[in-house]
Amino acid sequence: MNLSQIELLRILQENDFSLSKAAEKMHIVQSAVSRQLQLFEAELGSPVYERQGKRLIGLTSLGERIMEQVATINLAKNNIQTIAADYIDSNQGVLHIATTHTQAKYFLPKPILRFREKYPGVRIYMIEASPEQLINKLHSRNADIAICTEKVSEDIDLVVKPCYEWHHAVVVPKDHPLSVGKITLERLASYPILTYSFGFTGRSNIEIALKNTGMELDVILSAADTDVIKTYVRLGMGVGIIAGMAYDPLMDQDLIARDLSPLIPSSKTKIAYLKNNYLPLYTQHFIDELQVAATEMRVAQ
Amino acid sequence: MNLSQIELLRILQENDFSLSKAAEKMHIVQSAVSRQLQLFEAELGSPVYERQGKRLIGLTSLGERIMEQVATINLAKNNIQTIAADYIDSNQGVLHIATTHTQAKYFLPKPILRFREKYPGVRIYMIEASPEQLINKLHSRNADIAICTEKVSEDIDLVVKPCYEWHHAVVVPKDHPLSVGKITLERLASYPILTYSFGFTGRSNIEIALKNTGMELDVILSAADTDVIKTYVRLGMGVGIIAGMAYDPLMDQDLIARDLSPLIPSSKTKIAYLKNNYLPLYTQHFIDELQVAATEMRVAQ
DNA sequence: TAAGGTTACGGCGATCGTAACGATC
DNA sequence: GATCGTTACGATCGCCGTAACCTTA
Repeated sequence: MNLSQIELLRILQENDFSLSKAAEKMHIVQSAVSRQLQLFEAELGSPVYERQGKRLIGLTSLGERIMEQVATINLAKNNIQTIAADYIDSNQGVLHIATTHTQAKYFLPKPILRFREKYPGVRIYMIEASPEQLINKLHSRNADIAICTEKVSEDIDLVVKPCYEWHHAVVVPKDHPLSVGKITLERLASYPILTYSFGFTGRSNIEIALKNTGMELDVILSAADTDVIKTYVRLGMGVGIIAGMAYDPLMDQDLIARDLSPLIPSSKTKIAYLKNNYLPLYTQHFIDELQVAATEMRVAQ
Repeated sequence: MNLSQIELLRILQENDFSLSKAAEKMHIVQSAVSRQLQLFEAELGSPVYERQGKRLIGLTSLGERIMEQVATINLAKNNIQTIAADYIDSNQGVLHIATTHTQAKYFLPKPILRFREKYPGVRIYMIEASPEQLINKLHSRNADIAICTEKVSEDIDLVVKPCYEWHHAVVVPKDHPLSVGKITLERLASYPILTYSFGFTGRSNIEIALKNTGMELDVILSAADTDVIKTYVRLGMGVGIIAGMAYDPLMDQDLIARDLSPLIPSSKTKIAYLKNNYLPLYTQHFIDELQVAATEMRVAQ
């Protein structure tokens, strides 16, 4: 048994059990991969993969049982490399941030700028995806940390830290009836609604607010992206329900935003990362920076 | 990086950082070990071991940080092998049971005999040691499971399962004054006492019973081993305080045992094993067998 | 000076790449 | 028949062992 065989199992897992794809990823020829797998299975004394003819179609029962150990080994191996690199120069490296559009545009700019000043040697990759995908990115180690509002708390393999709490707001053109007077769910429900897609940026809390009221929102447009919502609000398609911090007093002067805090439960944005994954010092500092920015935002309100 | 280098780090850890001893354990020559370590350190880019001249004297700060990952990898690697072996033939293997003398002699015989009938292909190794050493044996993987009363609950890397609860008893020769009448701590304290060593078989509970009473037991002989205690009780050296189940009605007819359950808090014997360690099916069945035997004992009382 | 560690070098074995073959959609 | 996997074979690279050398209790 050796580490490249263990690595191979991981890569096969992520590439539909295809030996040729795995070979490509490992920068060696198929035949080498084929042989390594045979050697590994021979050493264990039993096949790890279910086969249909010559093709691999899935894990055997044995394979399923060892994949957890395989993942553990790969993670620990990467941790060793990260720890060493971090030890040699904790100012150099890469940081993969997985997050949703709203966070990336309305919350992250300030902490990222500050982080960048402290760590000019760290290359930052922003990965935008749905909350569900974000968690997958963490597990597949395509992302180091995830910043988002939904889903993340359910996963026991993740460390989840609170970041900040926010409220939804309704945005309408300046002359819209909702720009004045008390806002109620009833009033809201009487207009066509534009808001986030299911599973995005606190959408679940909008559902919770409506539940047991007998009312339904007429959501005529769902988007993952606040800017798309604002665009169609500007075109007069309806009223937007967006995250409060996504209203920009300067850029959105043609729109009116009104707080929905009593009507819709507050949402909590969190920072998440893999429990057994070593984070370089700079990543830990980035998390600190996020929490500082969150505190500043709270104070500003 | 490869698995034998990771293995080497573990072996160095367990052999005073001696390259020559490590070479011996790995069945290769020193020079090979020396080179592998150099290659590993070169790959990481920084030394893992502190050196005094040429000799290794300890871990560097980097080394300390990676040893946890090293342990994780070694454990997971062994798990893969164990899982495979178990998958191929779950009736074959070895079982290292670490326990104290009292458990080995007075509790384990029945469950071990039964286990042996079901799994004639499993070789059993009994390792007798002090509770503190038992835990070390688990960590160093010299033992698969430990059965003992003391210490074990404090370690977060261990899974601890309850086994059975028992009481101390006082044993005296037939004609001894303590063989009749109500037994109190005061009466006990008036005789020279023979009992278990500190850290053994519920000794801590004897201490707890005495605490805050102002009394002290005159323990003239401590032993890890119930049989040693009985032997000196027979010679008239004093009264023995032993585990209740260590009195054998047949073999110990010349002695009188009297329950101390109200005077000394009950002791709990537990089964412990490493949290991240895969246990073969037969070991899981052995644990079941232990708990069955424990239940039977409770019923018999 | 004995024991432990490093360096140099030769040989062997492991693993890769090429290539031909076999199987499967 | 194009794609995927296996088998065979030659070449290379990595790793071990021997041995000489260096260093420290």
